[in-house]
Amino acid sequence: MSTRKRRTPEEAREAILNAAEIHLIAGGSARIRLQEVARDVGISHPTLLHHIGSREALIQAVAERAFQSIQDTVVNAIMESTTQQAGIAPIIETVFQALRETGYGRALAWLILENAAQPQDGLSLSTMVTTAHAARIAVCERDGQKVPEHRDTAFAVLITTFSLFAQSFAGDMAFESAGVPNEGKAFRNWLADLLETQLER
Amino acid sequence: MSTRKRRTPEEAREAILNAAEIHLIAGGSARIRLQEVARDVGISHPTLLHHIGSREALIQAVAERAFQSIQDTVVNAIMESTTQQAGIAPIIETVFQALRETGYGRALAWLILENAAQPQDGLSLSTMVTTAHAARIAVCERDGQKVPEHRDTAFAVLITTFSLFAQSFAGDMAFESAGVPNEGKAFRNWLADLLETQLER
DNA sequence: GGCGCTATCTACAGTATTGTCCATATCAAC
DNA sequence: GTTGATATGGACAATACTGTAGATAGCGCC
Repeated sequence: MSTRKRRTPEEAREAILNAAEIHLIAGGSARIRLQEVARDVGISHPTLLHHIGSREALIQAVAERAFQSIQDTVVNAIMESTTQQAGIAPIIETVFQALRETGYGRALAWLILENAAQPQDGLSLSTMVTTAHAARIAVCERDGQKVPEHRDTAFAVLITTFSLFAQSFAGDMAFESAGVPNEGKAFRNWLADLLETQLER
Repeated sequence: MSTRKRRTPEEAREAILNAAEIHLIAGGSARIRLQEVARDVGISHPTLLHHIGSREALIQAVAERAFQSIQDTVVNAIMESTTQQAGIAPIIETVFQALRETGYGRALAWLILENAAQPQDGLSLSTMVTTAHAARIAVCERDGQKVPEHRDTAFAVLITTFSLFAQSFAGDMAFESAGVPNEGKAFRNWLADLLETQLER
């Protein structure tokens, strides 16, 4: 047979992690099967093991890469929206899409439940808090208002994180259960308004 | 051997579901092992199968019971706090404890990710929305304010749900990542204040 | 006490999954 | 073209888990 396709270790590793990530998002690390991942890539599972080492190493690698992707994607989304100076709503919308469309919201939920996530993984919320708080202080000083508490900004970031995170994987169910199906985007706009009025106080 | 302990089918089923629920909360339905559950109960796994039928039936039963428990616990928590007329904060605190201490927040997260949850399961948010909206209307009419939109109340219930739900299993990580560890209770009080000022508008 | 029902257990079959061994194919270097 | 390094896969070992079969023991009922 001349149907063997020889890849570089980097190519193979990349393809394997890409395939494994799909399974991670769909069913968590518990449902990652070496044979399935290998089949998706188009290789045999001994070849997968040759490149990755073990199932545990695969899960570790795909989790680490997922954390990095989440952080990169979200930070990038925030950066892009922030430079446009268009308020909170676009930032919220972009971050939500980053969590939802890519499946990284689900992936993060799986990893947190599996205790595979550490506080320094995922999104480092403290940098977001610091950035947001600096912006608030600038606005307040310009308008001559008193400087807000740091903790207040942290809580605003947290309620946003919780809302977007939960909505990214439980949103459809929640909105339907609440009797307001397909109002996800309206909710996010409502959340942005809430934050703006709250943060101005 | 005279060490066999004969149970009624109801006792056995109850004990089995109790043990399985612990595994569900800890690792999701994927990590429910018949042998482990049986060992926890103090029976052999064929005995477990005799009572439950199959692994699939066990997962189905424990999921259904968990949904019912979640609903009962949360509804009960809301009822108890509501009758005391002490504002939103106690309700939020009680519901959060109902999700956190029992592990039902984690269980719900697992089941949602596993697509085992339907909108009519879990908490039926629409009844909460209806109840909350009726209360709001009463307050507004008494004070001569204009009646708030129903959707506004729904969104308030949803942001509360998202925040408490996410905090119940991802809270420790999130608060630490944000640089405000151990401020969960303060956050919930802040959330209650936010809702009260928001709902009065 | 004897009997029937069934909850219970031991042993085992069947299947799925991970990991190993070793031969083979592929490609770069010379 | 030859050679060396290694990516690849088929076959197999080892383990874990679900489900089945048949025997046994506990308990209510007569």
